[in-house]
Amino acid sequence: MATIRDVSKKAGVSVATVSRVVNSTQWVAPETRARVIDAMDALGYQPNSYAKALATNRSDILGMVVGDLSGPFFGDLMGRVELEARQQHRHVLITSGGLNREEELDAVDFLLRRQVDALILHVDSMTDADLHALARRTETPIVLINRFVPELKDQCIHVNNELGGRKAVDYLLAQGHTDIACITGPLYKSDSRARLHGYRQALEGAGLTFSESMVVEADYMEPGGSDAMARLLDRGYPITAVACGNDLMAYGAIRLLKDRGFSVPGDIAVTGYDDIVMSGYFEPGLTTIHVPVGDMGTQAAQLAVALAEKRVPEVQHQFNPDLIIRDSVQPLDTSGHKKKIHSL
Amino acid sequence: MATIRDVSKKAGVSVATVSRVVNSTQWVAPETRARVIDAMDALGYQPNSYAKALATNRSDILGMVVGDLSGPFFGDLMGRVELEARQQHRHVLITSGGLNREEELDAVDFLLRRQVDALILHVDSMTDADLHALARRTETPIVLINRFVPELKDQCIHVNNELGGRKAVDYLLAQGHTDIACITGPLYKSDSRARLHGYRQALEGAGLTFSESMVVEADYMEPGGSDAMARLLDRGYPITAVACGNDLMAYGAIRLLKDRGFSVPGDIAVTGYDDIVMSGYFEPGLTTIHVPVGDMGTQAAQLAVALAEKRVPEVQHQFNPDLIIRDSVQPLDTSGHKKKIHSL
DNA sequence: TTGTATGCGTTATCAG
DNA sequence: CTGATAACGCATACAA
Repeated sequence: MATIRDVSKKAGVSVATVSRVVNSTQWVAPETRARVIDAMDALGYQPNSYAKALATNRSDILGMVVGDLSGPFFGDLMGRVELEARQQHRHVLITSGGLNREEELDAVDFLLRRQVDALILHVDSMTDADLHALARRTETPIVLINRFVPELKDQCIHVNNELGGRKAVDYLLAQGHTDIACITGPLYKSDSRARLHGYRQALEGAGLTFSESMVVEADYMEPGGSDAMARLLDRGYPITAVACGNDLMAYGAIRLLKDRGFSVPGDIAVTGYDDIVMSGYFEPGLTTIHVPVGDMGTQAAQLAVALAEKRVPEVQHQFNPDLIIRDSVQPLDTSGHKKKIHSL
Repeated sequence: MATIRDVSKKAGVSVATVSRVVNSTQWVAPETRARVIDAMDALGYQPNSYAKALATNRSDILGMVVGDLSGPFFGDLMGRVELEARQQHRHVLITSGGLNREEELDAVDFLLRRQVDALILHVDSMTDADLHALARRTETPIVLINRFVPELKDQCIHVNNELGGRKAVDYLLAQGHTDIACITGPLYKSDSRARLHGYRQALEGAGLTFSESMVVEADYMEPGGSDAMARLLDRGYPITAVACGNDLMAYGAIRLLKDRGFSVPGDIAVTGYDDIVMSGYFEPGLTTIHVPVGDMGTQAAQLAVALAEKRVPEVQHQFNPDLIIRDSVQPLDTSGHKKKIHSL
């Protein structure tokens, strides 16, 4: 490996001059510059990234931790983060946090020890307090994806979950449904609460009363969605539609509904949330809320490098989700021959 | 940030001693060792990774390039690569290659300039010659996933695609089908050719004759699968089953079949290849060939660090795919009232 | 068992 | 516009 010194000798200049032409950080006379460039590609010179990092105290590496790499939409997220990073001549070091708080904390430490220039976090289990503590413990800039922590609001790239919840239920209402149940994610998570709140707002906005008996809490997983749906049915209240906190739970709910002999959307309409790829292939095509994860990834990467360079960032912090209409919702059939679901 | 020098002063020893206890590379007297450790966590000492990398000429970073981060099964792959890397105290720097050769080459260069300890490549478009040239151009160890290049065979983690193709068709044969068509991926790719070869072997193994007129080449994409299916039908030969080169093309084929009024698997059986997550949700559930991408990721990571440490690696190079039976194949109905498909 | 001194390849500060 | 040289923080050969 040729070093900067080799180049300087070959070009008959000092290492400082070589450094200057490499980084174009100062003016260099055209002819010496040319000599240096010739020497560089004669030797196939590549600057040593370790030495550079040591001298400048920055590595051009962004650290990223995500809850679960093999999950359904992290691909989109990371793909876009990486793309943006590359365009800004940065690299991304990836770590999967696993599911629990300890693993997420470990992942963060792992990256911090590595002295990344900035941290992009997509974490579920770390608490707001953890995040807050982390932010004041380290100098490293931190960007939070899909999360809103008030004290760190300038570092958050998040989505309006309340609006998303509302959009789904508004659509159900527009189709004539009024007996609308809700399957939420774990309510200790703020996004679950926000989506539920959107559900309630939509209901009340339509002059209906919100009732605890129509909502059940689950775990964002498919079997959990089935269980929740079963509990809902067993309560015996009439239901013509169910708004689910994410797509996976919607799959579970639909599966159980089919098992019990209901048709979806014929007897009961179901909506999801997230619009993961599978939802377009699911039968029936799932009507759901699309979250622009890709765009959020791009913004997160931009914010991260801006922060790393101590620039004032110009980024979009909040994104709006969109309703994706497919086949799992039908206008309410008011002709009267509707199956009375609580009689099963 | 406390440096090794700060620690040495506080503990009243030399920097060399501190280095020795940090890396446990030599014996240190228990009491001095204790003093050093106390000093370390009194100061919250963290070794500087850049300096360490510069001095040792290794970064403990594995570089990885994948064709498309947001694709369906890269999540599983990367998740496992990252997990294994972390367990071996390595990090992974990820780059997505995009779809064409130039981007893949760029991605590799990007990582090479970074001086990663090893490279894990999951690339489609780079040619065998590119890979071969790359291997002799750089000192950096290279591991190839899902690819077999004879000259680099000890660095390949691949799957037996011929066997996979054979398993799918053997199953179709066992269900009584004999008029079996095949939709392949681009035949310039060796895995497409291998799967096709498996198809042919199975046919001939059953005493049937292979015919060009029953195979059509497509592009591994869903619309391509539809087009290919249409071409196949338009040729007018009788067909009761179709073996597709991947799941996406199977989706496309099934969609077209449904559009033309056929039932799957009632009229025509379809198999896929890859077993991406969606296939379990697809309607009908897709019978397909499962490729153990996760396990391959683990092996690739192990191989990469072994190579980086100049150890003789003990890894499994070839993996066998498995048949996953779901609902898109039915035993051939020989009762005679079968729809004559070429009459449409 | 421990300490000293040098090198790793750059950047950046100061002179010239 | 260019050159000399001191950091940067750690590992390691060589001494003690």
